[in-house]
Amino acid sequence: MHVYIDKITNEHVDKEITIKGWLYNKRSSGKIHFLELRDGTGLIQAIAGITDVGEEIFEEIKKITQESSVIVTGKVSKHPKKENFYELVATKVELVSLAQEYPISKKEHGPDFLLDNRHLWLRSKRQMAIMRIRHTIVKACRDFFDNRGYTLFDSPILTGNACEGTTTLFETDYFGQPAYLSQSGQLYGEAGAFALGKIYVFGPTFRAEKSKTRRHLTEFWMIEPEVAYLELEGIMELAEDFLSYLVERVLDKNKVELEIIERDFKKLEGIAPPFPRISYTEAVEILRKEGINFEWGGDFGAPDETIISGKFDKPVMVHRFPTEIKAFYMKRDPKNEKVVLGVDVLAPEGYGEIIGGAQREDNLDFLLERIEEHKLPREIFEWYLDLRKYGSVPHGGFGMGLERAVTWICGLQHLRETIPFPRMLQRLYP
RNA sequence: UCUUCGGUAGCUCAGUUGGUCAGAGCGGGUGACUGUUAAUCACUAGGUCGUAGGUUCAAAUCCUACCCGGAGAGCCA
Repeated sequence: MHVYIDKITNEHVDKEITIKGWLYNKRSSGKIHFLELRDGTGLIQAIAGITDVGEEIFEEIKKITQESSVIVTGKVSKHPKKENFYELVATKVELVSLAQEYPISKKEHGPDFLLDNRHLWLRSKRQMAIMRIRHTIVKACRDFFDNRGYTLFDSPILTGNACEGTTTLFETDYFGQPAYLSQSGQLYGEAGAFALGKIYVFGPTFRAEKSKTRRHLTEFWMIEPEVAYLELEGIMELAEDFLSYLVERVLDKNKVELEIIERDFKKLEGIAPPFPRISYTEAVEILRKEGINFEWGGDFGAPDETIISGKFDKPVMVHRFPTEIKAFYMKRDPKNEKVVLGVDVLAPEGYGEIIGGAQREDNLDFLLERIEEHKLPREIFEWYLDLRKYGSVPHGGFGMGLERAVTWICGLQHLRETIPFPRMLQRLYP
């Protein structure tokens, strides 16, 4: 009977089962082989003693290389040394395909080599754990919004306009006219919110910035809720509820994986609303108290963000940024024209910005003014301006970089480990 | 684009003031071992020292240029 490793329970003890998978590692000791098997759901050690399998099979096992695909049948027993661990006393070992010399050894490798072999690196314990946590987070993102009555609203990936006009986009040819890969689904999301009330966009986004840091990918996934009649306070409440929910779900589903990647999950256990809220101006004061000569009006660099977020053990929400440094669509604060009703959420432990959000400019004339200030071509925004002509309402939302959230929750050093095949400045392979 | 660090065996790296400096561990191969957990032990095969010039009696080592990569800045999620 074929059983997946993670489904083995006490009920299987002393019963014969079959595992279909790959040889993860092998240790031999004269007349006994220890075969560490993986099948995608977990790892189990099979024992093949010469007296159990016979001399012929025993000799065959000697030849099986790391990552060869195998089907192993045997009787389930409890591990003699470890509690809650099962073993398989093998009776039959069938070789499906003998693997050639496997490039990834048990010792350490450099990042470049591992990324060249990403298609194989994904088979390692650590990478499998990260992929499972990523999956939990993606599922939690969807569940969070689905449970609150949001509608999934897919924005186009090919667009004719450079959305925010700030970042560099990937250009492609669209039947003779230039088209760009989407850098954000937000503007389309606003149209969705005016139709469906509460929506979220969840898809890949593309940025052709020549960013060579461990916080950047050229292709990454972003989840962007957009809500009609939601103002800045509500956006911040939504963001803190959302992030708390993601953390809670990972703590609930992935304790084993967090242990594999050696995440100190005590640092995650306190993540719950309310999150601290500080204004941009207050953040500048924090920097100045630290002796940094920071002028009001500038944007925070990564080291600045680390200092600010270091003051809190929860994500901190920095709101009301200077108008000049933020995108054209952000609504100016009616009480202070110099700032916009935007918010950045900075993750703890120096992980930086994981969410950027704002209340949107809902007044047609003000929006036109801002488009002019930013020297953006009005024509391509006509449809967007229509939203302000036909029943405009206060509204807003935010975008969360999925990989940045995974990086923070997993406590990783590199964003590139959080996506199956990372796309970076120097990496399009594999 | 700028700053900075690096490129030596399949992989991770060591290599001192230029002179037995072509090395180790892992992985591969051969052998030993019935409770191993990156198993261990013995033996063994692997290299145009990123590329091209230059200095020198002598270059992995010093100089110049170039190529490739990492980290960071800017920009952002």
